[in-house]
Parts: sequence; C-alpha cells; structure tokens
Amino acid sequence: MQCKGKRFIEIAVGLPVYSTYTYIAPAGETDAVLAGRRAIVPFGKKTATGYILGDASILPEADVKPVCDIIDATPLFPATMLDFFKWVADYYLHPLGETIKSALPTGDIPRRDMARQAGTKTAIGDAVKPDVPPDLTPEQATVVSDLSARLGHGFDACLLAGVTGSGKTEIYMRLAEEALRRGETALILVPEIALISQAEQRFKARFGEKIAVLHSGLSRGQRWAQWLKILRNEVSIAIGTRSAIFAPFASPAVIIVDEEHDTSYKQDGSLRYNARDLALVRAKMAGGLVVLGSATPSVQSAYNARTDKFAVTHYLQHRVNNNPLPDITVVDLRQVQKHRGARAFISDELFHALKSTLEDGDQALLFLNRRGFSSFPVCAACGETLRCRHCDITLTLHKKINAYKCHFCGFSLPATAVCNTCGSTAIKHLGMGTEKIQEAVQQLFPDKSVARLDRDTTTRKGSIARILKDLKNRRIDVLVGTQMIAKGHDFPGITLIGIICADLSLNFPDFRAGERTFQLLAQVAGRAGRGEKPGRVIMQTYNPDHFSIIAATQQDFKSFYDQEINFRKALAYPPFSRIVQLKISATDREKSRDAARRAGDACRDMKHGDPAFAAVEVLGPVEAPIPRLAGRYRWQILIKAPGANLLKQFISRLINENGAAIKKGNARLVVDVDPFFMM
DNA sequence: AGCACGCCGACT
DNA sequence: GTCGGCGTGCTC
Repeated sequence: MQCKGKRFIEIAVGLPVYSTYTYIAPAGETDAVLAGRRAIVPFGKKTATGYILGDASILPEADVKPVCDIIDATPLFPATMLDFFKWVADYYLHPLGETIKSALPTGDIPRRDMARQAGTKTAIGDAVKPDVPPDLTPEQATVVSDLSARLGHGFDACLLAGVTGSGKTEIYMRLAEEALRRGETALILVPEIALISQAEQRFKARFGEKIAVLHSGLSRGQRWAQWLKILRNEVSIAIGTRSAIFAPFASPAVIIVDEEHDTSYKQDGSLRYNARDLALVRAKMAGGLVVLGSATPSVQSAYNARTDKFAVTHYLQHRVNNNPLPDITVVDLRQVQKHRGARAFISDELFHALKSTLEDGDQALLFLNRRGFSSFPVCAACGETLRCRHCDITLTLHKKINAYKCHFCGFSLPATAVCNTCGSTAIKHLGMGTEKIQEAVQQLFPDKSVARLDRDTTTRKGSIARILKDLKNRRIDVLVGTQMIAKGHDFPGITLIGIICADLSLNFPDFRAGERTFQLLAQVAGRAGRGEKPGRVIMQTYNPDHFSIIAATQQDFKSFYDQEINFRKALAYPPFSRIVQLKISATDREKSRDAARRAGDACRDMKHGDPAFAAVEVLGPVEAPIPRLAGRYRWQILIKAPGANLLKQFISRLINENGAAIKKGNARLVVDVDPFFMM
C-alpha cells in the first residue's frame, strides 16, 4: 500500500509472536521487490530481524514505524515459497517469522560466498569418479517410464515400494535426469545419516557440479553457499536431509523422499515439522510430482496409496542382478540354553554362523538397538538401580569412557559410583548394549577386527565416514552397531547379519512401536547379500510369533500393513485420525501436575462446550513415559480428531483462550502436531 | 523473546 | 512507608 509517498510493507519478525507487523519501507525502495528480503525493524524497545512478506494491504490502528534497514540486496527465497511458509506456520501452529528463520541457513551471508567448496568431494573424502549409468532392470524401466511421463502434468503423488537392494536410487537419478532434460528442477530428500548418505555420493558421481547438497554436516558458510546456488538457479538438483524441504527452488518439478518411513524426517525442535508430509504439500503447491520411496513404507503412506490418495504405487519385487533376498533364521531366545560370559547374548546358531562367515573371509554386521555396555546397573546389596539425578531413567555404563551416562540428558557419574540407596559398591552390570557385544565378539574372535558404529563412536566429524570406509575396504570384519547401521548403506562384502535382540523397540509406549520394529528389522536384514554371495540373517527374539517380527523376516510390508491397519482402525489411531500431543512440563512436580490438570480441564470444557468438538477425543493428562527429563516433570495429553481441520481448530482455540492460563507457574506447553516420539 | 507495567510480601 | 518478586500483556 502506498500513501503520501510512503510504501507500507508487512513483516514477520523472527520472534515468538503470532502476528505480523506493518512498517514503512525505506524511501529509496519504492519500486524494488522487497518480499523475501530481511529487514531490521524497531520492535518494542529493541530492534528485531524480520522477513518482508510483501506490501501491506491494510494499515493498522497503531502508528507505523519505518524499518531501520533492509539487510539483503535481493530476496533470500523465491516469492513462490511464501505460501508454503505460511502453510507450515499455520499447520504446525508456529509463528511465521520463526518458521522462515528456521528454514533459512543461520547467521548472515558470508561476504565472500564459497559456492565452489562443497561440491567436489563426498563426505568420505574420496574424489568422485563419474559413474556410468547401469542398464535398468525391466522393473526399473517400467517405473522410470511411468514416473517420467507424469512430469509436467501437475501434482501427482507416487509410492515406490521396492525391496531392499531393488535399485530405487537409480530410479531417482533417472527421474532427476528427466527433470533436468525438461529444464526443470528436482529435490531429493534422504534421511539424516549423521553426515553422509550413499545417495549423495551416487548423485555426485552422476551429476557432478550440477547439484547442491544441504545437510547438517555443512558449516554455516557452506550451507549459505549451497542455498545461494539453488536460489540463483546455478543448480537444478538439490539433495539433502529433512531441512532441504525448504530448498529455495521456485517450483521443483519433482520431490523425491527416499526411505520415506524414516523417523528422522520429523523435526523434534521448536518447529516440529515432518519433511515427508511437507514434501506432499510443497509438490501440490508447485504442481509437481512427489515420489515416496521405501522398502518398508510407513503405514500412513501405504494407507494413502491403498485409498487412492496417491496416483500410483509401484512395486519392485526383485533385487538388481537378481540377488536373492537374504535367508532369515529366527532364533527363539526363550528356548535357547543360556551361556555364560562372552556367549551370554550370542546363541549357538549365531555363533556358528559368525564363525563360518569369518572363516570364509566375509564380513558380518551385528545389530542391537541400544548403545553402551550395561543398560541396567543394579545394586547387588539392595536391588536398586542406578538412576539419573535429573531424569527417571536407569543409567547406562559406558566402559570406554569409564562412566555411567544418562541417554536422555547426558548426566554422567564415574564408573566408581556407589549405590545411591544403600551405598554398596557391589554394582552388577546387567543388560547389554553395543559396547558389551563388541567386547564379547572380540573375545570370541581375538584375531578379527571388531568395530562399533553408534552415537558414541561417531561424535567427531567424519568418524562415521571413516568407519564405513574401513568396512568397505575390509579393514573391519565385524561391525556392531545400533540403528545407524540399518540406514541405506550398501556393502557388498557383508554376508551375515546378526540381530542380537529384535524386541527392544517392540514394547515402547507408542502406537507406532510395531511399525518401527518391522521397519528397523526389515531394513537391517536388507543390508545382507548385496554382493555376489547370498546373504544370511540370524534374528534372535523373545517374540518369534509377533506379526511385526514375522513380516520383517519375510521383508513383506504388505502382510505387515494388512495386520497393523486393523489395529489402527480398531483404536482410531492414524491414519484413521489425526493427533496432537500436548507436552506439559515444569521443574516443580506439583506445578507440572497442576498445569497438566488445567490443560486437561480446558480441553474437556471446550469439547463439551461446543457441539462442533463432539468428535474430538481428549486422552489424559497422564504422566509421560519418562516422567522426569533433564530436571523437568512431564505430562502429556493426546488429542485425537477424525480430521486435521477440526483438530487444528480445537488446538488453536485452546492455545488462544487457555494457553496463558495453562503456562501459569512457569509451566511449559509444547504442541506437537502429528507426533512421532511419544515418550 | 524482551521489556514495562502492576500488584502483594519483608526490609532499611 | 518502599524495594523487588514475577505474573500479564504488548510490540507495527
């Protein structure tokens, strides 16, 4: 709006405020495009950084101040992305300015931008050799031609369900190539695998300098450099983790979400978005194609495919080169005779398989979804466990650092700690983690190289890459690891996978526990037999009859889905409903309980006070499964509704009318839309 | 997020 | 009587 020669613009400040504000643009900027540029604005007593949304359409009652300065000479994102940001802010009930802030690289643009830096090497440090595109299998060729034909014909969503090793990445590359050929852009999302993804490496080998990468391993300067390459149309392909869903392409023709079931697409910070869900939204806005690929699709996506919300589902039933799927043996841990010492967690079957694998000069992976040495330090005198001072959680002993650690808040005690209850020094170390398994295997095979891959061995930058490189070059015979080893790696030398205990994720207090278990096990098993030799999997479990475990042994997501979907329907869980989790916490036990009670009462009052909310279900408040975390007492309320709109109406009214009242007494209230981690 | 305004407890 | 506690509300 222009008035008396002044230009009024709308700005979202990067602060936790839900409203946007009107300012007067600097005099020299009468005709310039301002949307997408940052401005320093007076805000209360101080100044704040804001994002210019465009020209203001109405003037506020309050007197309007001029902006102090416009930071950027040109916009930081294309104008087409504003609607996307607004959608995200609205859906996740997050302030727009903060939403934009968390989408952009942090800090300021480095003065000399380093666009050249991040493109030439992989995170492993190898220079990339250009690859020769392989011939497609008939299955792959069918999928590529169907998906390519859908490019440029408006929004379409496709599920690509292919068994592990069936060559999904090659399909993504062909699709990206097709987008390029048409002069369009492609965005590829891969799960967070700490630093490197094999996909990144392969895309670089195929497309070289034509791609940008966006992931957490980049420095601030590199991140900006990649961002600007995309913004300035210097590249047509961007590949990255979760946050790359905000890559500043004006209108991506195709968005690919690899391993779409992966939980790392869910951001657990202040803006709790799910990049996989946002891929659908962004593709719809851009009129593009979205491809969700996985060997173990999420129940949500499989349901969308089944109910024809997606245009098409492609199945890849065969591995490339016709490598057979690994042969899976289930070992019923209830039946096995317990050994002592190093063999305590390794059954006869697994031991003999390991032995013959190593004798043949092949490699093995051992999977256990728990790190540390002992996960259950218990006092031999009084029976109490060693617990974290700030969380209601058993500490885990880590031998390497000679200390007990809390896996939730990082609190640690020296390994010499005595029982907190009776002072006894006789602490027994029950329960196993990857560290104990590594030690046991090393004891059993002293002349073999046994390494470990988990969060403890990969804290330093590049350490994952180093371990994976050693594995690839066969300097490691046995790799023990947590779910980090489950994700997408392709190691031809591995012929044996041992799953030490398949049940750890099965009993989580979360309605997706079965889904996670199935996905994790099927993915781990899929790491075997990707080379010349067929693979073998030994799965040790206390629940050999559980359908998640049976389906995983058959790598059969359809059979898993058919059973899981009935349970979801019976209990009206997603995909048959939408849920929001309210997380209420305070440092004081009573205050947290009172705040949770107020929140619960407010929810019920709203539900009963308005017939429109009759279909909303309020579950709780209940104490969180981890009732105290990092010194805060925690409660939660689950709100369920048949549809997203009703749920959003309910929650936004709750926040507007009762948010402040709930937060009284220093209580914290976090709203998690479509929660993933219910602990 | 900050910052000011405002209304109740123990102090020079 | 006032200094200061932090609950409440506002920032174009």
